Amino acid sequence: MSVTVTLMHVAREAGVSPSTVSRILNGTANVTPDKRERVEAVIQRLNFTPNVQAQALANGRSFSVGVLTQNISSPFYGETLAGIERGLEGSLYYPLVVSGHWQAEQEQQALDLLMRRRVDAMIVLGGVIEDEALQQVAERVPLVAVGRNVLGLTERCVLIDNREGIRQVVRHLAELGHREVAYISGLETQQDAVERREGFEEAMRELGLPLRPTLMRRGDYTEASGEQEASDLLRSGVPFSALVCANDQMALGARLALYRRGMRVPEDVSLTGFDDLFSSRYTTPPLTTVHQAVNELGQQAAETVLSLLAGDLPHMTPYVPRLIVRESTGPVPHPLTAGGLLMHDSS
Amino acid sequence: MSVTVTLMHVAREAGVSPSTVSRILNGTANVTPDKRERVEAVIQRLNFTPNVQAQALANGRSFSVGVLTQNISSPFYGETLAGIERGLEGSLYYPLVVSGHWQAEQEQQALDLLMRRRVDAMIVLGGVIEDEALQQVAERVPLVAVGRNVLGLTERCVLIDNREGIRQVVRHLAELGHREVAYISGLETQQDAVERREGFEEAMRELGLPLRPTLMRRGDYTEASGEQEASDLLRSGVPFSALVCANDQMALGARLALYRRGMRVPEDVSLTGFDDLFSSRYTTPPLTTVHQAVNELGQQAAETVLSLLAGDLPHMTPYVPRLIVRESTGPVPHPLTAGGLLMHDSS
DNA sequence: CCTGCTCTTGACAGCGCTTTCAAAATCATC
DNA sequence: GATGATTTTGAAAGCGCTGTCAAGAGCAGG
Repeated sequence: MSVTVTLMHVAREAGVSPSTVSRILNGTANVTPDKRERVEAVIQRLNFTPNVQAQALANGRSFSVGVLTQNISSPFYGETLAGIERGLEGSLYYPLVVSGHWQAEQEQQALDLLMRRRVDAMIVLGGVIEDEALQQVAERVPLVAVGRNVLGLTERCVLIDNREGIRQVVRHLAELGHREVAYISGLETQQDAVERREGFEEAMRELGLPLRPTLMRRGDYTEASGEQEASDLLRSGVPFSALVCANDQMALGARLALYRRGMRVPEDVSLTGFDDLFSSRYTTPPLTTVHQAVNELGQQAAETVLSLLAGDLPHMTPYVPRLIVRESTGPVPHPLTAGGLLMHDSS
Repeated sequence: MSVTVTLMHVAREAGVSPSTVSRILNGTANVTPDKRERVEAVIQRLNFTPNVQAQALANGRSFSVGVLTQNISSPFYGETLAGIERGLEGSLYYPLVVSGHWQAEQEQQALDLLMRRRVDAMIVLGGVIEDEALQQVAERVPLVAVGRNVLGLTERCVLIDNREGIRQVVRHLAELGHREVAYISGLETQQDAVERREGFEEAMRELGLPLRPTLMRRGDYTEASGEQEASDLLRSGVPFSALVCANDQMALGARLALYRRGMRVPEDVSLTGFDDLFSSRYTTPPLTTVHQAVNELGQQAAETVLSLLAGDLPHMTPYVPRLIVRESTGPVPHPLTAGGLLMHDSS
């Protein structure tokens, strides 16, 4: 394609030295107004844009921050990325994002890729890669982790109190009179999935509700697994009046399973999620869930990284999730007759 | 942070010249096995990773392709991005993505940003920026547009036959006996929104169905607008038995409006979308929609870009969307009594 | 008009890598 | 073992920019 115009061309054309052009570009030093105008005119005319690679090489900073995400198309990570994008806006920094797909090997490759590109900082969203690999990265550039605790870097982790979030859900259900509540867990290779499940168990115990192994299911955070587990649950015939899902996506899947069995939400069973994805406002009925402000978390991470880059030592305020009661939860259907709340035919 | 190790360090440590190390890194030329081993050992030991910026500068290619998207957190663009990511996988290229948020100015800034980073190619997803700006970019690097036609670059556009997609929807509804069908259009500053609406109008005429202005609504592709327009529609009292939405997100919003009014889908009204977002499989009931293979479109765009970069002139197969019938559409409720299908109280 | 000061400017080295060119080493052949 | 062909190797230039340094220009004061 056409020849790219360099700072050199601009300098020649304007009759000044490259240094002068550089100075004008970066505002590094004073330049007499007439030269400045001359140069700026030439820049306009030639449509010159500085080569970021060369700038990076020359001054040792790439003005980019690496983002290791897991699945760019998941609504959860999508919103976080949008938050990061927003947090970086206005700064000179630009996010480079790579997906790890929850696979340690791919995550490692992603980190390598980003280090090769000499990102000035790194933001890590979840992931299953060992802490050690992240510590290694953190030795070279400032690192902030979101939704995951990294040993030795705890003060650089934007954490969510998953236990507290689930506890609020259980408390809400208990207040509505639910006792038999089922749970679909997330992929337990992920820290947060474990925390949420444990939080659920703790809360149930605290509130004196029965914790039945047959009502504890294990999904993988996807809609499909939510549907699968919910439908297994239904088929098992064990009665329950509320179903707590470890995230909104699984709740969505579970909702479909309930629909297929003709169960109404919340009249027959109450359903809850976790994350408060944007679209959870629009499910039928709108989903009761735990708000995570995913977007803000991303933004906070970006801002933290920026101040880290500016040399500050920012302090992270831990994020407290909050229950959003919508319309997928309601009072227990039948006034607690001994022996079972819901009877499912075995068809 | 710690000093970064350069190719120079490796060379010195291994007792060879920088050229040799470079040759080993890139497989550019033969190197005697013992030297190769020596160097590779040092690379391992020093944990050396080549600086991509420097490489880019030296050989004039950055091995990155720019992606101008609109809203990174929208499920639609998220899936497209995942497709692009996948299409680029295995190649040496890496996507740099920036969001334009459907604002010409921001899109221009995004393009500038990417050109500064000297991307080797560009993928444009939709957008409202003038064709001229894209033509200008296309003069410098190979460019592929998805879901948008760019004057003078049509052969580089991955297009979707929006008219045909909507026509299939209308035909499907007609076969089910629907006559009074309402339509919620997308943001008509976007090409595809116009095409879909026109396609709807054409199809209705072709099939001899009445085209009532009062049943034509104008949304903006968001869930909120879908809810708003559907609820206005309902409140207006004009009877209709089917509601066609220009995309899935608005259908989701409309679904909620129907739910609020106690209207069942599809028993009382049939509902359709467009895009076949992943989550549309999980709405209640699962949504009848037009499949766009957003993911594959992204992948195809990426592959096209790669062959363009390899110097080929790939030929683009235009994409034909296809109707996916799920459970949100059904036969007309009442057997067509004169004067109105549905009566809405004015409350 | 000269001295001493400050402000503006250009030459040049260098960022980390690739690649060309020619020298050095290796190999095959007579 | 000498010759030429071939392969391996290192020196050096250059990619496009920044930043240092010292020279040049501009100015105030004497």
